[in-house]
Amino acid sequence: MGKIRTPQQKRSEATRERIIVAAEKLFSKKGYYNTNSKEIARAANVSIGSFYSYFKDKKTLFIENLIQYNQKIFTKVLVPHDGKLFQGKDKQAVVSQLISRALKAHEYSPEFHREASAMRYMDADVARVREKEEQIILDYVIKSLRSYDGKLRVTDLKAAGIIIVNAVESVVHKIKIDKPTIAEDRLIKELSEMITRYLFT
Amino acid sequence: MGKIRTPQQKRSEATRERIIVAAEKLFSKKGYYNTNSKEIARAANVSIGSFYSYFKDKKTLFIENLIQYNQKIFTKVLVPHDGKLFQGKDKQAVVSQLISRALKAHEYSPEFHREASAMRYMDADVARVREKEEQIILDYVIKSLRSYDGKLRVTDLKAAGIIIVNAVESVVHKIKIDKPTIAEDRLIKELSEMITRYLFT
DNA sequence: ATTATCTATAGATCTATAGATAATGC
DNA sequence: ATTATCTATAGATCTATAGATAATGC
Repeated sequence: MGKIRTPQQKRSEATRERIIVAAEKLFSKKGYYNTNSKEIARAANVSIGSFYSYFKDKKTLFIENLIQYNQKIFTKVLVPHDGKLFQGKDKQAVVSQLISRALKAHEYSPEFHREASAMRYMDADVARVREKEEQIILDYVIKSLRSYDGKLRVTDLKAAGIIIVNAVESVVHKIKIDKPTIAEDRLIKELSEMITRYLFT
Repeated sequence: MGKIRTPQQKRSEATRERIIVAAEKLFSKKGYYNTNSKEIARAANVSIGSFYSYFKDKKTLFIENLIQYNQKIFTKVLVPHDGKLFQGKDKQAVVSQLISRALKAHEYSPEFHREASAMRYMDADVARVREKEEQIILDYVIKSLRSYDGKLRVTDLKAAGIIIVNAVESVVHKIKIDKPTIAEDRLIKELSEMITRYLFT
């Protein structure tokens, strides 16, 4: 019977990677449910037999895609800024940095982001991966809020963190994925005013 | 060839309706992609042949489900309140009514709402239906904002409308669909403070 | 006579494996 | 010898229709 194999040789590692890359492309372009294993294998220049020797099924592969995607976003959005979500103490700067980080996160691969947004509601395992990721972001935001202690108007920092992360996420999502007809900067301006007035005295 | 039929007799109308009801239940419970036409027919106590004489395919049926769902929400959330989104002139009342309407909309069928949230990212036709619905809500909100003219702190009402509708939607969504561990009233309290501080002087 | 429903099924599609063949590196 | 890859295919599942049978109501 066909157990899942872990690559031992270099070419094998490359094959597995090709499958992952091809899958992410197809999932982004055609959607998870409109993509099948055969198609992924072909796009990766790999036989269907090889596909199933590295991945139990399509879902396992998607989850791996999502985890890798999250890691890349994390690296791209946090690491270049010293591992900090905000820098400086100016209250305007904090809010604008929070928003620009979110915009940056969406720019990496809006199509995969869109598909992941859908999958999170369609599969409990995907939901869990996403939840974990969101918790990490939330912890960063709450920790950052604490450093503004005296200047804050809000007191329930945990609830406040959730509210602002959600507000930012949803507006950035709208801009990058729904592509509304209204100009991006008008939305960003209002979003940042809403958050500033809410958080600070 | 099998053209789609429009019911002429009463029993036929009932059959078509049974299919719609069965489909909504299955889509809500198992998800769109994990439900097939055979299953829907069986749950509706109808043969597969009848299914295809009333619906071109599964997607057409889902779209019909979604349109009916939107209408029900609309009836349930707006009609009982005189067709107005807000009543009274108190600024606190406006915000709390906006939020309670959104909560009510999600309570009708959180499971179908969840599935529709996913489908909106997976299918362009579903996205269009949803967009239209959102535009209607947005127009209501913007119109309502105008009636508070002198008291408003915001000036770009269109952008402001989008921002607050999004903020409310996303937090209510989180509460009703993601079911976070934090208490609902803490989130509602912060959400309503954020919007109040943003909108009013 | 018209409308509605059902049965039976062709054919498309997709998953997942067994077993054969080929490449790698000790 | 071990690891990797490929071919071929069984069998599950799903869509969509043709054509037969049944119910309705003029």
